[in-house]
Amino acid sequence: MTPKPDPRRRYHHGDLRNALEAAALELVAERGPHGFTLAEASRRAGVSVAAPFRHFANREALLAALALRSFAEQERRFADAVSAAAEPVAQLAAFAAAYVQFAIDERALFDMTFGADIDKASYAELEQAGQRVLDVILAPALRLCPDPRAALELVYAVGAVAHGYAAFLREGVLGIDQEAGVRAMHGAARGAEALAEALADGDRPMKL
Amino acid sequence: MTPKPDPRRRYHHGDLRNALEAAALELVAERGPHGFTLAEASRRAGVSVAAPFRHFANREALLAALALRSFAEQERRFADAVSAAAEPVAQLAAFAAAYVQFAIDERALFDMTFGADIDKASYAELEQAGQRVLDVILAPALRLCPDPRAALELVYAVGAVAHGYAAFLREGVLGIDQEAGVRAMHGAARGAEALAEALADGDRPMKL
DNA sequence: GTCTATATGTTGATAGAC
DNA sequence: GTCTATCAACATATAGAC
Repeated sequence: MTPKPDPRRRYHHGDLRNALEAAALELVAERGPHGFTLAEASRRAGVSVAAPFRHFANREALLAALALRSFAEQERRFADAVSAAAEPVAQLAAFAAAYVQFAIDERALFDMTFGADIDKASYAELEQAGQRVLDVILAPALRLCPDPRAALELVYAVGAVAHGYAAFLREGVLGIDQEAGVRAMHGAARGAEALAEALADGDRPMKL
Repeated sequence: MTPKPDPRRRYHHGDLRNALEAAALELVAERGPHGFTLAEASRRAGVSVAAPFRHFANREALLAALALRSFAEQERRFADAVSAAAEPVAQLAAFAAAYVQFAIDERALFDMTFGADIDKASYAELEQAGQRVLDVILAPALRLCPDPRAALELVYAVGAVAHGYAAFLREGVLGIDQEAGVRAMHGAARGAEALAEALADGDRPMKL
């Protein structure tokens, strides 16, 4: 399908920036969050090791771009999950399941936001993107806990169980087959439900 | 803290193996699970880069030794936590709190068992040590859920929330001050309680 | 925009002296 | 058991040609 790049005209890439990001993701998927190197990504994109510097200031800038992509994808997925359910408890459960599903479907992107030690402070857009993700989950929590602090605690609790399952899955603690993934998704959703019900405010008008 | 190595007699270390492990832990604590290099650890131990190979077959062997240490410490702490409570729900909550506390007190050791990508299959003792840790937590879960499969699912759920809080704490998601640690410990304990109660025997089993 | 070439640094690991 | 010396491999990044 893809013809081997003729070494005499490997330049003229068209969209090297994207090709580099794709190669970097590939690397992270294969070798973990620290398996990425500019040199190897360049090789896979079929360009010299100097080429990337026209598109990214440095190695970290490429990582930051990927992390941004990851947050955007998370926001999209979690918003979908939340809007697919009606009740706040179910919405939080759907988020937890979506979190695990994201870790399964897009392991490399998932790794970008956690394991990769990118200096978040240097990239304000990253913090903002992370905040937008948080806001998506905060909305249903606020319906359960009108007190903003309690709502945030609920989000952390639900997020913790979701992240825990995702991390276990990633590390193979639960097994490495597909069924382990399904179990983890259900476990996270069920755990989120239990936490939401236990931590919810007493005077919710809606019946749980 | 570390006694300054007298350059006149940097050799004759007495216990270089231990000194190297300590230096490696220091590195992991400072730079994360991938910040460890044999070269830098050697430097900090005050020996040449060739010296470690008398004590460890290679870089990974040193990492494995640390991971083993981590599991041993976890087993000790979790066993203490479990035996300090009487009721199974309280025991699981105590475990969750101890898990977060371990991540706080011994961040480097904590990192060894997760982020560090050490090939577990190559070190059978590691798998066994991990199993012993699991057994400690499985005991109270079995009192709540006589069915072994349900008990294991409960352990995973409780472990997930504990690990999630620990990971959030490590990443600074919850804030980086001491109080964030306390909040995380309480959150994990409370979450473990809620999960234990929700998943305990009488309730419907988790659907798979 | 991409290349070649290079500077400069790092690592893991080995050979052989003492 | 530790040293010195050395290796190959690999990294990030820059300069200047095309």
